[in-house]
This record gives sequence, structure tokens and C-alpha cells, in this order.
Amino acid sequence: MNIYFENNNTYIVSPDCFSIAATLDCGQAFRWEEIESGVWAGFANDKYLKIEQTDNKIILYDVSEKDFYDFWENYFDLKRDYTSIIQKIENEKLKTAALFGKGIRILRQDPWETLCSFIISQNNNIPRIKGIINRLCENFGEKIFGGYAFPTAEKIAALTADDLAVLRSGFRAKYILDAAKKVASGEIDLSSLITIPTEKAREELLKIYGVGNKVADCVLLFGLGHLNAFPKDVWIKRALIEMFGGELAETESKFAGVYQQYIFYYARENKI
DNA sequence: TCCCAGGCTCTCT
DNA sequence: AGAGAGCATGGG
Repeated sequence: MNIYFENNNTYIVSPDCFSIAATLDCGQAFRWEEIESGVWAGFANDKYLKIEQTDNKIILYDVSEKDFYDFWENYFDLKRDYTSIIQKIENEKLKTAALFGKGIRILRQDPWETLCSFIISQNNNIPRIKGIINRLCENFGEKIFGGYAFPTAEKIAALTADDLAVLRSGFRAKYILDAAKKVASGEIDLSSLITIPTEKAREELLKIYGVGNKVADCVLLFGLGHLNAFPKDVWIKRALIEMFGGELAETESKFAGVYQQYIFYYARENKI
């Protein structure tokens, strides 16, 4: 994987275990879309990015060397060696899923955005999740180049359930408000959850009304860098039964969350 | 029309 | 501590 910078773009040549399609469309982020074949555009924090993948190259448009090292390298988890993670897998079926989804990287998303997004995701389908999040950003987010940033917890905490009616998020609105209030007030300090043990961080997240184990694990994995978190949703539960007879010891391992994404992607793409 | 969606809370055993 | 209903809304 070779990286260079030219014309204010960032180029990644021969990327290792990095498919932007697999990474951006495997259900961990909701604000990316494929605008033309191989070209994706979306938002992260207060930034907009257009990114393209060709045969042997990934181009991050309008991303300087400083932008890349200050933000995108971490966002796409590019310092981590996914090749070695996959190589160390011994379970044959898990290895099959891993090789199928080897281009997936676990995004390091903004913790508040991740929390809010996965609260919205509960008992919901992906197209509608995206719709609600879009309305959330359009109505309450800062206008930035290309669209709207994700609204801050402070902004949401100052709203009422009536204000959130435009989202058409149903029963989830009260959960969003509780999360925003706990985060904005400092009762829950999301950034502090990055460095404490996974179990302790999960306990904190579970204090939020409307956050259960599944949502907490998604926040731990996609927003807080706890790669041992293993969210169990309906897809995963079904896949664990179909592929592994219901039990998989690797769900307790250091990179369980990475395996989880491989299994999720494999199950979804192959309609297991 | 009907079933169900990357679940959670509440209630009842 | 485990099971089941109810929840808002709309995609397929």
C-alpha cells in the first residue's frame, strides 16, 4: 500500500484489504452513497469526501496530505494490518467469510454520530434509517460544502419531541433526546469511553434510555474503537446458527468486531 | 394487504 | 431470568 499526494488529492496505490464499496456499504455507516460506478461520496464529522476506487488505486479527492494524516487515515483505520488479522483466523468458515469481505475496514466514526445513528437503526430497515438520518442532518446540522454535517448533541439536546417530528423516527425520538441530553450535559463523556475497558464503556452506554446491548456494541465497535465488541443483530444471530451451529468462540476474541463485519457482509450478500 | 426491519422497554410469569 | 407484547413508520 503506497500513498502519495498530488493536485490536492490523496492516492492510495495497491491498497491492502481496503475496498471502499465493501467498507462503506456493509452497514456500519449510513451517510455514504455510490454516486457513480466506483465513486462514493459522503460525510464524516464536519467533512465531505468524494472517493473513488479503480483497479489498483483509491483516490481521495480534495484531500491534502495534512487532511489525510489528520483525519482520513484514522477514519478508515488505515494503520491497522487487516491482512495479518485474516491470516490468523483458524476457523475455516470464518476464514471463508473473511476472505469474502477482506476489503472491509472498521470505520472510526464520530462517537456521537454513531450512537445516534444506531439508536435510529433499531427495529428499522437500512433505507429508512438513512432517510431519518438525512432528515436529521438537513433539519438540524450545520451547512457544509456538499450538504449538512451531523448535528451536535448540544443542538439536539435543546430540542423537544415535537421538534423531532420532522424526522418521522417514531418511538426512537425519545431515545435520541435522552442520548443527546446525557452527552451534552457531560453525564456521559463519550470520548472517555475510548480508553477504558470495553465492559466499562458498555455499562456507560447502557445508561441511555433506548440503548441495549446491540446498539451499545455497535457504538463500541464503529465509534469508539473497541474492536472486540461483537454486535448481535438478527442477521448475525441467523448466520451464527446457519454457519456455525450457533456457537463461535471467536466472538470473544480481540478482533471479534472485525469478524462480525465479515460475517454480516457475507450473510447479507449471500442471503443466508 | 401483509410482514418485517442491524431492538428496546415494560410487564407478566 | 425468561418470554411476549407493544412500539412508529414505511419498504418490499
